[in-house]
Amino acid sequence: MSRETPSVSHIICLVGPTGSGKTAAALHIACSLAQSGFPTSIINADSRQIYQDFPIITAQPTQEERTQCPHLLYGFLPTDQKSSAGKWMDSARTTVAEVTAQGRFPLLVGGTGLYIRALLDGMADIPAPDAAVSTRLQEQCRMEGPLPLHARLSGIDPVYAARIHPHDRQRVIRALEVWESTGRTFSWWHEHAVSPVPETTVLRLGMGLPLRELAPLLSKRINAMLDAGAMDEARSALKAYPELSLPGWSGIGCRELGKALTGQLPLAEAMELWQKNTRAYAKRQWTWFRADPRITWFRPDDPAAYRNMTKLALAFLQGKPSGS
RNA sequence: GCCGAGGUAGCUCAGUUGGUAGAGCAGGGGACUGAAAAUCCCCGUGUCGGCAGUUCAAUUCUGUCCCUCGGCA
Repeated sequence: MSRETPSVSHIICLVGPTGSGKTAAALHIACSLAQSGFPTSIINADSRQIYQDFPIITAQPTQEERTQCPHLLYGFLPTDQKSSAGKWMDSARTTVAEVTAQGRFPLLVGGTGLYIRALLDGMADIPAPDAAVSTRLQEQCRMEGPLPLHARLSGIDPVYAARIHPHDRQRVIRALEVWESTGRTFSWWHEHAVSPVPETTVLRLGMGLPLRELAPLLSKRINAMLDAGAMDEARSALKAYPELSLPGWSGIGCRELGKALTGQLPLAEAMELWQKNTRAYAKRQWTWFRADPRITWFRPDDPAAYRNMTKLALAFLQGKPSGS
Protein backbone atom coordinates (compact mmCIF):
# COMPACT_ATOMS: atom_id res chain seq x y z
CA MET A 1 0.00 0.00 0.00
CA SER A 2 1.20 3.49 -0.65
CA ARG A 3 1.71 5.79 2.27
CA GLU A 4 1.04 9.45 2.06
CA THR A 5 4.26 11.28 2.67
CA PRO A 6 3.23 14.75 3.70
CA SER A 7 5.74 17.51 3.42
CA VAL A 8 6.64 18.59 6.92
CA SER A 9 9.22 21.11 7.76
CA HIS A 10 9.92 20.85 11.49
CA ILE A 11 9.56 18.12 14.07
CA ILE A 12 10.80 18.35 17.63
CA CYS A 13 11.18 15.14 19.51
CA LEU A 14 11.83 14.53 23.18
CA VAL A 15 13.15 11.12 24.17
CA GLY A 16 14.72 9.40 27.14
CA PRO A 17 14.32 6.57 29.58
CA THR A 18 11.08 5.99 31.44
CA GLY A 19 10.51 8.09 34.54
CA SER A 20 12.94 10.85 33.71
CA GLY A 21 10.25 13.49 33.34
CA LYS A 22 9.56 13.68 29.61
CA THR A 23 5.83 14.25 30.01
CA ALA A 24 6.17 17.27 32.26
CA ALA A 25 9.02 18.71 30.22
CA ALA A 26 7.06 18.32 26.98
CA LEU A 27 4.07 20.09 28.45
CA HIS A 28 6.24 22.94 29.63
CA ILE A 29 7.96 23.30 26.27
CA ALA A 30 4.68 23.11 24.35
CA CYS A 31 3.08 25.81 26.49
CA SER A 32 6.12 28.06 26.27
CA LEU A 33 6.29 27.69 22.50
CA ALA A 34 2.59 28.47 22.21
CA GLN A 35 3.12 31.66 24.20
CA SER A 36 5.88 32.62 21.80
CA GLY A 37 3.59 32.23 18.84
CA PHE A 38 4.35 28.63 17.92
CA PRO A 39 1.26 26.59 18.83
CA THR A 40 2.42 23.04 19.53
CA SER A 41 0.70 19.66 19.73
CA ILE A 42 2.21 16.79 21.68
CA ILE A 43 2.26 13.41 19.94
CA ASN A 44 2.87 10.20 21.84
CA ALA A 45 5.81 8.06 20.72
CA ASP A 46 5.52 5.38 23.34
CA SER A 47 4.38 1.87 22.56
CA ARG A 48 2.52 1.45 25.87
CA GLN A 49 0.88 4.79 26.39
CA ILE A 50 -1.40 4.01 23.45
CA TYR A 51 -3.36 1.53 25.57
CA GLN A 52 -6.62 2.92 26.95
CA ASP A 53 -6.97 0.49 29.86
CA PHE A 54 -3.70 1.39 31.62
CA PRO A 55 -3.36 5.17 31.83
CA ILE A 56 -1.84 5.09 35.32
CA ILE A 57 0.53 2.15 34.97
CA THR A 58 1.89 3.35 31.63
CA ALA A 59 2.25 6.90 33.03
CA GLN A 60 0.10 8.69 30.47
CA PRO A 61 -0.42 12.41 30.90
CA THR A 62 -3.34 13.18 33.20
CA GLN A 63 -6.60 14.70 31.99
CA GLU A 64 -5.56 17.91 33.67
CA GLU A 65 -2.28 17.94 31.74
CA ARG A 66 -4.06 17.15 28.49
CA THR A 67 -6.24 20.23 28.74
CA GLN A 68 -3.22 22.52 28.64
CA CYS A 69 -2.32 21.65 25.06
CA PRO A 70 -3.41 19.02 22.51
CA HIS A 71 -2.14 15.50 23.31
CA LEU A 72 -2.47 13.02 20.46
CA LEU A 73 -2.16 9.23 20.09
CA TYR A 74 -2.56 8.55 23.81
CA GLY A 75 -4.78 5.84 25.29
CA PHE A 76 -6.80 4.89 22.23
CA LEU A 77 -6.14 1.14 21.85
CA PRO A 78 -7.99 -1.57 23.81
CA THR A 79 -6.00 -4.26 25.59
CA ASP A 80 -6.79 -7.00 23.07
CA GLN A 81 -5.43 -5.02 20.11
CA LYS A 82 -1.85 -5.34 18.98
CA SER A 83 0.23 -2.42 17.87
CA SER A 84 3.43 -2.44 15.89
CA ALA A 85 6.15 -0.07 14.82
CA GLY A 86 4.62 0.10 11.36
CA LYS A 87 1.09 0.82 12.54
CA TRP A 88 2.34 3.48 14.89
CA MET A 89 4.48 5.01 12.13
CA ASP A 90 1.44 5.26 9.85
CA SER A 91 -0.73 6.95 12.45
CA ALA A 92 2.10 9.19 13.55
CA ARG A 93 2.67 10.35 9.97
CA THR A 94 -0.99 11.09 9.55
CA THR A 95 -1.12 12.88 12.88
CA VAL A 96 1.96 14.95 12.12
CA ALA A 97 0.40 15.94 8.78
CA GLU A 98 -2.86 16.94 10.45
CA VAL A 99 -1.11 18.95 13.12
CA THR A 100 0.94 20.72 10.49
CA ALA A 101 -2.13 21.39 8.36
CA GLN A 102 -3.66 23.15 11.37
CA GLY A 103 -0.69 25.48 11.43
CA ARG A 104 0.65 23.87 14.58
CA PHE A 105 3.98 22.26 15.39
CA PRO A 106 4.41 18.61 16.33
CA LEU A 107 6.32 17.70 19.48
CA LEU A 108 6.99 13.97 19.58
CA VAL A 109 7.39 12.60 23.09
CA GLY A 110 8.15 9.05 24.06
CA GLY A 111 10.56 6.32 24.94
CA THR A 112 10.14 3.78 22.18
CA GLY A 113 13.33 4.11 20.18
CA LEU A 114 12.24 1.83 17.38
CA TYR A 115 9.06 3.81 16.73
CA ILE A 116 10.88 7.10 16.60
CA ARG A 117 13.56 5.69 14.35
CA ALA A 118 10.91 4.27 12.03
CA LEU A 119 9.16 7.61 11.73
CA LEU A 120 12.16 9.90 11.47
CA ASP A 121 14.83 7.71 9.88
CA GLY A 122 12.62 5.44 7.78
CA MET A 123 11.86 1.77 7.85
CA ALA A 124 11.83 -0.96 5.23
CA ASP A 125 8.40 -1.10 3.63
CA ILE A 126 7.83 -4.83 3.98
CA PRO A 127 4.38 -6.30 3.31
CA ALA A 128 2.74 -7.97 6.29
CA PRO A 129 3.83 -11.60 6.43
CA ASP A 130 1.41 -14.49 5.91
CA ALA A 131 -0.18 -15.26 9.28
CA ALA A 132 -0.04 -19.01 8.66
CA VAL A 133 3.70 -18.78 8.00
CA SER A 134 4.26 -16.89 11.24
CA THR A 135 2.25 -19.36 13.25
CA ARG A 136 4.13 -22.31 11.79
CA LEU A 137 7.53 -20.72 12.52
CA GLN A 138 6.49 -19.86 16.08
CA GLU A 139 5.38 -23.42 16.63
CA GLN A 140 8.58 -24.80 15.14
CA CYS A 141 10.63 -22.55 17.38
CA ARG A 142 8.71 -23.73 20.41
CA MET A 143 9.32 -27.39 19.50
CA GLU A 144 12.92 -27.33 18.27
CA GLY A 145 14.26 -24.10 19.71
CA PRO A 146 15.69 -21.21 17.69
CA LEU A 147 18.98 -22.85 16.64
CA PRO A 148 17.71 -24.90 13.67
CA LEU A 149 15.78 -21.87 12.44
CA HIS A 150 18.86 -19.71 12.72
CA ALA A 151 20.88 -22.31 10.83
CA ARG A 152 18.29 -22.20 8.07
CA LEU A 153 18.42 -18.41 8.03
CA SER A 154 22.19 -18.57 7.59
CA GLY A 155 21.65 -20.37 4.30
CA ILE A 156 19.06 -17.85 3.11
CA ASP A 157 20.32 -14.51 4.42
CA PRO A 158 23.85 -15.00 5.77
CA VAL A 159 24.39 -11.28 6.25
CA TYR A 160 21.46 -10.79 8.60
CA ALA A 161 21.94 -14.18 10.27
CA ALA A 162 25.47 -13.12 11.21
CA ARG A 163 24.20 -9.89 12.74
CA ILE A 164 21.79 -11.49 15.17
CA HIS A 165 22.39 -14.06 17.87
CA PRO A 166 21.16 -17.61 17.17
CA HIS A 167 19.10 -17.49 20.38
CA ASP A 168 17.22 -14.37 19.34
CA ARG A 169 14.01 -16.17 18.38
CA GLN A 170 12.04 -13.03 17.72
CA ARG A 171 14.44 -11.77 15.09
CA VAL A 172 15.15 -15.21 13.64
CA ILE A 173 11.43 -15.81 13.15
CA ARG A 174 10.87 -12.35 11.75
CA ALA A 175 13.61 -12.73 9.13
CA LEU A 176 12.34 -16.17 8.11
CA GLU A 177 8.70 -15.17 7.89
CA VAL A 178 9.61 -12.23 5.67
CA TRP A 179 11.60 -14.52 3.41
CA GLU A 180 8.86 -17.12 3.20
CA SER A 181 6.07 -14.60 2.70
CA THR A 182 7.75 -12.30 0.19
CA GLY A 183 10.45 -14.34 -1.51
CA ARG A 184 13.00 -11.65 -0.65
CA THR A 185 15.49 -11.74 2.18
CA PHE A 186 15.27 -9.44 5.15
CA SER A 187 18.56 -7.86 4.09
CA TRP A 188 17.19 -7.21 0.61
CA TRP A 189 14.24 -5.31 2.04
CA HIS A 190 16.47 -3.25 4.28
CA GLU A 191 18.65 -2.31 1.37
CA HIS A 192 16.00 -1.67 -1.27
CA ALA A 193 12.73 -0.75 0.36
CA VAL A 194 13.31 1.79 3.08
CA SER A 195 10.23 3.96 3.05
CA PRO A 196 10.95 7.56 2.23
CA VAL A 197 11.10 9.90 5.17
CA PRO A 198 9.01 12.99 4.59
CA GLU A 199 10.92 16.19 4.07
CA THR A 200 11.67 17.10 7.67
CA THR A 201 14.11 18.82 9.88
CA VAL A 202 14.31 17.31 13.32
CA LEU A 203 15.40 18.68 16.68
CA ARG A 204 16.20 15.86 19.07
CA LEU A 205 16.06 16.57 22.77
CA GLY A 206 16.81 14.01 25.45
CA MET A 207 15.82 13.94 29.10
CA GLY A 208 17.65 11.48 31.26
CA LEU A 209 20.00 10.37 34.01
CA PRO A 210 22.41 7.50 34.51
CA LEU A 211 20.54 4.54 35.94
CA ARG A 212 22.14 4.89 39.37
CA GLU A 213 20.49 8.25 39.79
CA LEU A 214 17.30 7.33 37.99
CA ALA A 215 16.57 4.15 39.97
CA PRO A 216 15.30 5.84 43.15
CA LEU A 217 13.00 8.02 41.06
CA LEU A 218 11.58 4.96 39.32
CA SER A 219 10.92 3.31 42.64
CA LYS A 220 9.14 6.41 43.89
CA ARG A 221 7.07 6.60 40.75
CA ILE A 222 5.81 3.05 41.15
CA ASN A 223 4.62 3.92 44.65
CA ALA A 224 2.94 7.01 43.27
CA MET A 225 1.18 4.83 40.68
CA LEU A 226 -0.13 2.59 43.44
CA ASP A 227 -1.38 5.62 45.35
CA ALA A 228 -3.05 6.86 42.19
CA GLY A 229 -5.02 3.63 41.83
CA ALA A 230 -2.85 1.30 39.76
CA MET A 231 -4.33 -1.68 41.57
CA ASP A 232 -7.90 -0.75 40.67
CA GLU A 233 -6.83 -0.06 37.13
CA ALA A 234 -5.39 -3.55 36.77
CA ARG A 235 -8.43 -5.03 38.49
CA SER A 236 -10.91 -3.54 36.07
CA ALA A 237 -8.71 -4.38 33.09
CA LEU A 238 -8.70 -7.95 34.35
CA LYS A 239 -12.49 -7.95 34.48
CA ALA A 240 -12.72 -6.84 30.85
CA TYR A 241 -9.73 -8.83 29.57
CA PRO A 242 -8.99 -11.82 31.81
CA GLU A 243 -6.46 -13.30 29.38
CA LEU A 244 -3.04 -11.99 30.48
CA SER A 245 -1.43 -13.00 27.20
CA LEU A 246 -3.29 -10.21 25.38
CA PRO A 247 -1.02 -7.50 23.93
CA GLY A 248 -2.01 -4.73 26.36
CA TRP A 249 -1.01 -6.81 29.36
CA SER A 250 2.63 -7.00 28.29
CA GLY A 251 3.41 -3.57 29.72
CA ILE A 252 5.71 -3.52 32.72
CA GLY A 253 3.60 -3.18 35.83
CA CYS A 254 0.49 -4.44 34.04
CA ARG A 255 1.68 -8.02 33.84
CA GLU A 256 3.11 -8.06 37.36
CA LEU A 257 -0.12 -6.72 38.85
CA GLY A 258 -2.11 -9.06 36.62
CA LYS A 259 -0.23 -12.03 37.98
CA ALA A 260 -0.62 -10.84 41.55
CA LEU A 261 -4.37 -10.36 41.10
CA THR A 262 -4.82 -13.81 39.59
CA GLY A 263 -2.83 -15.45 42.36
CA GLN A 264 0.11 -16.48 40.17
CA LEU A 265 2.53 -14.39 42.20
CA PRO A 266 2.58 -13.10 45.78
CA LEU A 267 2.03 -9.35 45.80
CA ALA A 268 5.39 -8.61 47.40
CA GLU A 269 7.21 -10.53 44.69
CA ALA A 270 5.16 -8.84 42.00
CA MET A 271 6.19 -5.46 43.36
CA GLU A 272 9.84 -6.44 43.39
CA LEU A 273 9.61 -7.71 39.84
CA TRP A 274 7.88 -4.53 38.73
CA GLN A 275 10.73 -2.48 40.18
CA LYS A 276 13.38 -4.69 38.67
CA ASN A 277 11.83 -4.86 35.20
CA THR A 278 11.34 -1.11 35.17
CA ARG A 279 15.01 -0.57 35.96
CA ALA A 280 16.13 -3.01 33.29
CA TYR A 281 13.85 -1.33 30.79
CA ALA A 282 15.12 2.15 31.63
CA LYS A 283 18.63 0.83 31.11
CA ARG A 284 17.77 -0.52 27.64
CA GLN A 285 16.27 2.82 26.68
CA TRP A 286 19.28 4.70 28.00
CA THR A 287 21.55 2.45 25.94
CA TRP A 288 19.47 2.97 22.83
CA PHE A 289 19.15 6.74 22.99
CA ARG A 290 22.67 7.44 24.18
CA ALA A 291 23.97 5.81 21.01
CA ASP A 292 22.33 8.57 18.96
CA PRO A 293 24.76 11.50 18.73
CA ARG A 294 22.06 13.81 17.34
CA ILE A 295 20.35 14.07 20.71
CA THR A 296 21.02 17.07 22.96
CA TRP A 297 20.72 15.88 26.55
CA PHE A 298 19.28 17.50 29.65
CA ARG A 299 18.95 16.37 33.24
CA PRO A 300 15.60 16.50 35.01
CA ASP A 301 17.24 17.94 38.14
CA ASP A 302 18.78 20.82 36.19
CA PRO A 303 16.71 23.88 37.09
CA ALA A 304 17.56 25.46 33.77
CA ALA A 305 16.64 22.39 31.70
CA TYR A 306 13.15 23.53 30.66
CA ARG A 307 14.36 27.01 29.85
CA ASN A 308 17.27 25.72 27.76
CA MET A 309 15.18 23.15 25.95
CA THR A 310 12.59 25.76 25.10
CA LYS A 311 15.30 28.10 23.89
CA LEU A 312 16.68 25.43 21.57
CA ALA A 313 13.19 24.57 20.33
CA LEU A 314 12.34 28.17 19.65
CA ALA A 315 15.53 28.78 17.70
CA PHE A 316 14.84 25.61 15.76
CA LEU A 317 11.31 26.61 14.80
CA GLN A 318 12.46 30.09 13.85
CA GLY A 319 14.84 28.45 11.41
CA LYS A 320 17.99 29.49 13.13
CA PRO A 321 20.87 27.13 12.49
CA SER A 322 21.36 24.48 15.20
CA GLY A 323 20.27 20.89 15.70
CA SER A 324 20.14 18.55 12.73
C1' G B 1 26.67 -24.93 79.88
C1' C B 2 26.39 -29.55 76.74
C1' C B 3 25.36 -31.95 71.85
C1' G B 4 24.69 -31.24 66.65
C1' A B 5 24.84 -28.34 61.96
C1' G B 6 26.95 -24.29 59.77
C1' G B 7 30.27 -19.57 58.70
C1' U B 8 32.94 -19.30 50.88
C1' A B 9 30.87 -13.12 45.85
C1' G B 10 25.88 -7.86 47.72
C1' C B 11 22.16 -12.49 48.70
C1' U B 12 21.21 -18.10 48.53
C1' C B 13 24.53 -21.88 48.16
C1' A B 14 28.05 -25.55 45.50
C1' G B 15 33.14 -27.20 45.59
C1' U B 16 38.35 -28.43 46.34
C1' U B 17 40.11 -37.10 48.74
C1' G B 18 45.75 -30.38 50.39
C1' G B 19 48.14 -27.08 44.69
C1' U B 20 44.40 -19.98 46.79
C1' A B 21 37.33 -21.37 43.92
C1' G B 22 31.99 -21.27 40.71
C1' A B 23 26.51 -21.54 39.95
C1' G B 24 21.73 -19.06 40.45
C1' C B 25 19.82 -14.40 41.84
C1' A B 26 21.13 -9.20 42.40
C1' G B 27 24.30 -5.68 39.82
C1' G B 28 27.05 -3.61 35.39
C1' G B 29 27.91 -3.05 29.87
C1' G B 30 26.03 -3.84 24.83
C1' A B 31 22.89 -5.10 20.43
C1' C B 32 18.35 -3.53 18.18
C1' U B 33 14.26 -2.35 10.84
C1' G B 34 6.24 -3.98 11.97
C1' A B 35 5.72 -8.08 19.41
C1' A B 36 10.43 -3.03 21.04
C1' A B 37 7.65 -1.81 28.28
C1' A B 38 9.60 -6.90 23.15
C1' U B 39 13.73 -10.23 21.99
C1' C B 40 18.70 -11.27 22.86
C1' C B 41 24.32 -11.06 23.93
C1' C B 42 28.74 -10.16 27.15
C1' C B 43 30.88 -9.31 32.24
C1' G B 44 32.66 -13.19 38.62
C1' U B 45 39.48 -11.85 43.34
C1' G B 46 36.35 -13.05 47.05
C1' U B 47 41.46 -11.67 53.91
C1' C B 48 36.82 -19.28 51.48
C1' G B 49 35.01 -16.33 60.03
C1' G B 50 39.95 -15.03 63.32
C1' C B 51 44.48 -16.99 65.18
C1' A B 52 47.94 -20.93 65.71
C1' G B 53 49.83 -25.94 64.25
C1' U B 54 51.16 -29.95 60.57
C1' U B 55 53.00 -29.47 55.41
C1' C B 56 57.21 -27.59 50.02
C1' A B 57 52.03 -25.83 49.90
C1' A B 58 46.00 -24.93 54.09
C1' U B 59 39.96 -22.31 51.89
C1' U B 60 40.53 -27.89 52.43
C1' C B 61 43.63 -31.60 57.79
C1' U B 62 44.35 -30.57 63.40
C1' G B 63 43.79 -27.35 67.70
C1' U B 64 41.63 -23.11 69.62
C1' C B 65 38.66 -18.75 69.74
C1' C B 66 34.48 -15.85 67.79
C1' C B 67 29.62 -15.75 65.42
C1' U B 68 24.76 -17.94 63.55
C1' C B 69 20.95 -21.71 63.66
C1' G B 70 18.69 -26.08 65.78
C1' G B 71 18.16 -29.65 70.11
C1' C B 72 18.96 -30.67 75.37
C1' A B 73 19.55 -28.46 80.07
